[in-house]
Amino acid sequence: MINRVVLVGRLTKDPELKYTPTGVAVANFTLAVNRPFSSQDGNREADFINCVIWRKPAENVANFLRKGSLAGVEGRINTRNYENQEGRRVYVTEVVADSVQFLEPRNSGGQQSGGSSYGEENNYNQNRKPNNNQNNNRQDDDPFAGGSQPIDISDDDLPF
Amino acid sequence: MINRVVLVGRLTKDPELKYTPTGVAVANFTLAVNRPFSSQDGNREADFINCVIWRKPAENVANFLRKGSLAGVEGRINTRNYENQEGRRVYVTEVVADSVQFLEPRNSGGQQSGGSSYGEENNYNQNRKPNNNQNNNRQDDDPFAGGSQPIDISDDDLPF
Amino acid sequence: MINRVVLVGRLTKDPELKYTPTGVAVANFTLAVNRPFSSQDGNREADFINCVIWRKPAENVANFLRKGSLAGVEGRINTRNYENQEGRRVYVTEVVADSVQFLEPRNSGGQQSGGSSYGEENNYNQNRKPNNNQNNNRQDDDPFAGGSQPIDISDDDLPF
Amino acid sequence: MINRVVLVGRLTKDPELKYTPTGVAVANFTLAVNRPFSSQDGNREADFINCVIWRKPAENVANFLRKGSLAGVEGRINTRNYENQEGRRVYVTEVVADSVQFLEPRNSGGQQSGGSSYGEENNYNQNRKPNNNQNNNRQDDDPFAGGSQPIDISDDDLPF
DNA sequence: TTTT
DNA sequence: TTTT
Repeated sequence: MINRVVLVGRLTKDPELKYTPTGVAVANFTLAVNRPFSSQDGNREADFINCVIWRKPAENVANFLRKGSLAGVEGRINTRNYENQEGRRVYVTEVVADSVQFLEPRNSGGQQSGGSSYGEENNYNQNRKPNNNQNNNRQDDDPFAGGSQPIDISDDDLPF
Repeated sequence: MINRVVLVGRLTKDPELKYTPTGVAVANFTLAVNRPFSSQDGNREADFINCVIWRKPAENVANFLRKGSLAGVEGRINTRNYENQEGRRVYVTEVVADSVQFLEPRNSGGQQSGGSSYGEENNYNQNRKPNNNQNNNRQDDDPFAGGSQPIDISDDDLPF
Repeated sequence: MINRVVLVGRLTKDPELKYTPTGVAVANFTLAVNRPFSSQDGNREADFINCVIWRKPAENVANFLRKGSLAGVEGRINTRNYENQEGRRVYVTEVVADSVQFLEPRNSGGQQSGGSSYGEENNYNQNRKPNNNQNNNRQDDDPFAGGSQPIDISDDDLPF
Repeated sequence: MINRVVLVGRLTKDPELKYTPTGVAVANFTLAVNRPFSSQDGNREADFINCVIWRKPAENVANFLRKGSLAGVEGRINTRNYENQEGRRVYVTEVVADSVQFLEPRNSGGQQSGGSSYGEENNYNQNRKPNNNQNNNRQDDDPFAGGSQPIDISDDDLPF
């Protein structure tokens, strides 16, 4: 039983960070991955793949990725289903990421034109927990501090 | 832009083989991939991943895999959407396989109890094209002929 | 920075289990992965890929895999180099496995004809530590106990 | 039998492009992939993974990648061996790429300081064939023409 | 023989 | 130094 996914693509929107009632961080984002071939009508298309990441790396994703950011994802395909408000069963297929790689140099990536993506009217970190982590894990507070290489925001620590 | 998936799991049902109006074979099947961890209520769960494969390998899948067969899949995640009969947009995420590996020795795999899966009342190959292929491609007519190793039913030939 | 490998193949020999001076288990094995195409002289060939796995899963590999066993590996490519006895630098490329999947039903896999592979004259577990694990990890003592599905012998616990 | 590799890293040197006696292009390059963890002595290390790519994409690699370029690779692990001049058998493990992704915006990637990497005194394309391709394949002559997304320089065409 |  |  093997279930392994590797993706490189761009975020279609700023990631959404939430916390479970017990305080576990979870971030959702969608990766647009351009197809390497054209459709019969001749234009290039993309797959839009929903991704989820938990715990500390979720906070890193929310802090360092924006709409348009180029990112790499390693994870597995997760399927689940639930009953919606009309009593209909909805089937969901998404990628649960183990780690996310930020593949752009700082101040370079994505659509941040006008800087609006970083504006305080932004809602991507609405219910953010105060960032009082003592940082004894693999990630730096500022993953850009260490040089100009892409950043590994993976994290296997259990912060809760 | 990278989009790569590798799965090993078991078919939840016999594969479904169809042909497009222009005669292109396409097979659909769902792979159950057991998760390597248990849910909070303590039982092992699985992901049920819809897969599609086209052309000659689709016919091989229909011929050599059954409900319960252990199979390996290499492919990419494909997303698409369509409007259903109620006018609602339905979003689909599935794996488009480049190749499928049959990971069981002949006469060993899956649920073939009573042999019913191979019975002629079976509908898995209902609208089969006559198998008049001259077979100058990488797959043997009988992939089991060559020994007892797992069978590669991948195919990059363009039969149409 | 992404480095991900997925392999399914057969062990060319019984795995070799060793322990570091500090008592950490490490198993080495080679996976023969048949190529999906033939060479110009018409015969099928294989890649022989050296794999390493650490800690508890190393012991599981030594216990449950044999020459000829069909196994799945997830891991990363590791490169290292050392100076050999003639003072020459030797470059090594191998796969460090995060997890290994046993893809054969019990009593079915590999070449165990004559049962010799399990005999006490075997040397695959020569310097085995006594198996006094209290087993509070994800793997059962008997991974076959749970049914007939392939076994996940991955392990993220830190046993030391 | 599955053998799948996905890498994202930086070229340690300009790629080397050669042609076989029958005129088939082949490029070699090494990818440095930084490890997501530190060694016991506290510094970050990398794996240096030798890669090979054939035919048209080999020419694209030679044209668009340089020392320091960030690239994604999909492929398989290949093992081979040969006898060296001292009559000793040498074992080689490398990645044969199906496709390579250029992950940097134009005029941004790698070490091209002084533009010297593109200078005509460069030797990375010494025995280049004249680039008289009629280009009816998936790649544009100028992969940068189509916008600012990463470039897929994969190619399954058989140019010979 | 290594990249940022 | 290779598996089925």
